[in-house]
Amino acid sequence: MGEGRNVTIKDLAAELGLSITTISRALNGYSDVGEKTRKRVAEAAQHMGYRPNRNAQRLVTRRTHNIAWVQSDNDRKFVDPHFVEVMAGVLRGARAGNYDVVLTSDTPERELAVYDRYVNDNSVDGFILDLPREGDQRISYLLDVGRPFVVHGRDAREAEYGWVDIDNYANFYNLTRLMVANGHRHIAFVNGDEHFTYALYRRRGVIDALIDGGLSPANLKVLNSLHPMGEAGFKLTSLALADPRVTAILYSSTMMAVEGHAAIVRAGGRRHLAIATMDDELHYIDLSPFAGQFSFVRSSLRDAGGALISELIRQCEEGGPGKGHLLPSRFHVVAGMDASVLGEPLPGNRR
Amino acid sequence: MGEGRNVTIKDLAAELGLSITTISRALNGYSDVGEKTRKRVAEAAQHMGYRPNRNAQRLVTRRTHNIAWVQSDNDRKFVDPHFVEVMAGVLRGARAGNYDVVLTSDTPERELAVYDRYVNDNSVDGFILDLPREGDQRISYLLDVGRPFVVHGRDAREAEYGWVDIDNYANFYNLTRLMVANGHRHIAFVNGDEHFTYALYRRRGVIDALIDGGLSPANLKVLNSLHPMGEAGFKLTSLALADPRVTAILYSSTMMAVEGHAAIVRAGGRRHLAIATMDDELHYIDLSPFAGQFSFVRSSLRDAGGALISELIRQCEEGGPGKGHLLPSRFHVVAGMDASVLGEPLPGNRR
DNA sequence: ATAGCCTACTAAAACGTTTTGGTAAATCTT
DNA sequence: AAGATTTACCAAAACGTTTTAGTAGGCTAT
Repeated sequence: MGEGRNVTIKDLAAELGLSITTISRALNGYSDVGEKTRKRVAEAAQHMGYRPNRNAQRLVTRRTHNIAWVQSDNDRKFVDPHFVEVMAGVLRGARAGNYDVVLTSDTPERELAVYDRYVNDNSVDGFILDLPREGDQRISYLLDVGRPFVVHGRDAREAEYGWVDIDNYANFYNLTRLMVANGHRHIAFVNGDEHFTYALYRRRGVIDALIDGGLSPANLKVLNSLHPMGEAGFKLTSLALADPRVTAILYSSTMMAVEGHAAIVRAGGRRHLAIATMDDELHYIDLSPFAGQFSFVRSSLRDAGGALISELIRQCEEGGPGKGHLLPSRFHVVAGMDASVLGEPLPGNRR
Repeated sequence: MGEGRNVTIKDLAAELGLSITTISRALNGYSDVGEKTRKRVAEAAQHMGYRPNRNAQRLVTRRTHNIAWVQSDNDRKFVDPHFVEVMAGVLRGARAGNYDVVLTSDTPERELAVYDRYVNDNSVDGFILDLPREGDQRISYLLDVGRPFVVHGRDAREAEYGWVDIDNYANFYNLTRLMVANGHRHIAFVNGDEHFTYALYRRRGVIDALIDGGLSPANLKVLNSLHPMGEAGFKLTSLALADPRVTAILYSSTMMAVEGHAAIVRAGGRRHLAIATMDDELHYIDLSPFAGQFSFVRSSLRDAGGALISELIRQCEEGGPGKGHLLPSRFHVVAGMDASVLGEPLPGNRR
């Protein structure tokens, strides 16, 4: 039962007949320690099982090597596979950079208080936020207190902080142009909750593509699901199919598309439907059964997680302002569609 | 830009003309502080925005109010909705008990080293483990170093540590007896990875029920999926259906059952199939479309998460040995089956 | 030979708490 | 009114590091 006191720097100093200063500096690679001494210290530390007390280090250095991820716990949002996928990437990067991730949830009303607590009690160096809204209060707060943070997604203030995002606007613009160019006149769009910027920007992309393609927004039927899970994909697709003119459905999430496909199969009525979706590479959703049936834009949420933690660690260690990182998306077009429209220049990063 | 030094206990002492001892003791509710003084201190702390430096507290008290959850990151395991569901319960309980959860992942080979690091650098008070194997090394290690921990699940050493579990053996014993009593002779069992005790115990329950029901283990076809996600439910069900004698399928996971149902529908061939499954109440899986079609045993993973963190906090604060907590499961039988067999006494907690 | 400069070390302060071992004054006993 | 007890406070040590501001002693350049 490892009950004995931990080995400290003092024990090492006593053992080797050196000062604790020298031990500390030897361990931390300072140049004013002799080569033989450094070796002796390293060896003694090794075989006496010395491990620095992180809390003592944190107290004096004011760096914790912890980052916080606060999830708002409104019963539905937390259990979102997209979140887990990003988290997996974050954790891997955190481990590589010798950081730990402190995960918390609280009710939406108390969420800001949690940030405030972490900011003031010195338990973390920085924050990761996801699913921003336009003018998101968490962003306002963290900009205000001037702590390192990085957002998965962005809002209109994107120049002021670090973020990682894909080009939601352009991706959905292109998917939609593709559909229009292939003759589809009535399109349904199963989107996420447009209170979140990612869904809002996607919708704008879709609308602009319709207009640029000579159609009117009235040709679009938008169906929003407030949560990416559950029966929504099935129900919203059934709703979309209720309009007999609809020949193309655009999905904001793979899960929705997969569930929607079940609705299409079950509806039976065989009109030619074009289906396109965002594919976030959820690790456990296998799209192979739909190979050749969907067009999609693919982007790895796990990579996004890695980019998030890298940017945050960079801010923590180098200081300086946050940077934005636009992650690439790969376009996959089903054989039956004409992709030549995609040769057009992207409409840039309009939102 | 909140760059100014944080308010410390010293600032409060100076402001109020008291010693830091008194401030500390006032804030921590000691009885040797006058009532008026306590009020003054509380008010000053409030409006000067005092927040204790957690790292200073941690250094001196040797309690961190952090608990660690180490996930082995083998690309597939992490992204498991079951995990997220449990985590949601844990986080809620942690917040309520004023604890933070440190989440880490590392490769299976380096997993033990991560525990060792946390044990030795004083960054956490205890650990949560999940998906134990028989003789699990993480359990051996933590028993050895004598740190608080709690396991979601258990192995043969269950008397020696704290855990939270359901009665996997009895639940699957009962589901199977129900099927046998309703005349099913050839049963397929889509189980998880039997390297994990939960799946192992479930299988034992199934086998014993077959024998007690007068059948032979040869009447059972076990199909294992090493991961609860992906296409496995579909494929394994198709495999089960390949044997024309099979009239009942038992699933170890809701997701498998739902995917399997798709396979059954697609196979078309209408033999009468009895389906029973474990339902872990995954928040985003809606079983209502299958109402009346499945029998199931229901148990809340989120509640399990709550029980895990409660038991762990209890260990950390009260000390003393870990306790086991057997969570209830609710049995739901489909109308078309005869449930009278369930009147029999449970076979207890054999494994 | 001596001023200056490296090299290799160190004592002490600091980080912000909690805890130990007090004490002086007020109140209670008798 | 003197001793005992209680109340309300405090100085200093401790937790385990890092950092600051040094200092001896050997070497180099003149």
